[in-house]
Amino acid sequence: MKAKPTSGELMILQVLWDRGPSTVRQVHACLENKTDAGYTTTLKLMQIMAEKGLVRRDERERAHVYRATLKQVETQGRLVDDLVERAFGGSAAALVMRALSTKKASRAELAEIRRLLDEYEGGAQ
Amino acid sequence: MKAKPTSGELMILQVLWDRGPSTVRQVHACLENKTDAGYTTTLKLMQIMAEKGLVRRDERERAHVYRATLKQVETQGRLVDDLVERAFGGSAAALVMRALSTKKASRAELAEIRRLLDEYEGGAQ
DNA sequence: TAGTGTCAACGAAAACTTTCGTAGATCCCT
DNA sequence: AGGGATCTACGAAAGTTTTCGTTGACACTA
Repeated sequence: MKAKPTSGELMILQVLWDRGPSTVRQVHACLENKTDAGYTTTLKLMQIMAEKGLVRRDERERAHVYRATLKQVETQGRLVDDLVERAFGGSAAALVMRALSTKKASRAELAEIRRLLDEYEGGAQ
Repeated sequence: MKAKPTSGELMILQVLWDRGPSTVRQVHACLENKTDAGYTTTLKLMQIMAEKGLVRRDERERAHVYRATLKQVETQGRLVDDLVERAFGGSAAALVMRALSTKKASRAELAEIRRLLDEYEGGAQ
């Protein structure tokens, strides 16, 4: 299954992950401050996403209810894998180092990252 | 300036970063095992990249010599920033954690990541 | 019941990406 | 000089993504 949402699709998925199952109207309302695309644009995009399998929809009500097929974590994982392949020669560590050196993380986040490192220290070569 | 190369453009940039300034012929030769696109496809792509400013070219020789406008590190940084924004709600740490939990890094890489963490520990909140 | 608003569906257009055939210029070899 | 190889330029086509106008169905309400 297609696992790499486009930019527009990802915006919609974010809303579905945040709010849970939603109608087109609801999704579009959430996006209104981020984009000036019209209602039918959002609708069409969501219809295409349903065809692709990125979302599923419940058609029992007149206003169909959409929900994301994959969890946010899974989609994020695939996007990261894709970027690692395309831009970091397959090295996830290279991406991590780039991300760390570019942006700042909070102390709590740094601690969480350390914890993860500890966890994986044993298994790595 | 446009800073987000497409998939095809990124393949070409990889070659330019690896080899340094190169002709279309050289780039295409390097890509032959990764894609079955013809020579003119690579040429056209590189011409478009020149229009966009992703590469610059030296036209003094008959075979124009192309070089990447941005360093690999800069482009990687922008791609990471973009993904962080689009898929991780702006949290680079979230991306790092996702990357670490998905893929395995070597012991040396983990050590390098720890070193970076130490470095940033002081500055973070 | 007539009018108003909301909805999905459809199709088309615009923008962008990827592909390649063809043409014309230049170079090298004989 | 002639012939073959190589190069850029040009334009067209196909695929994908994003956009939105219009239509017809349905629902609510005055």
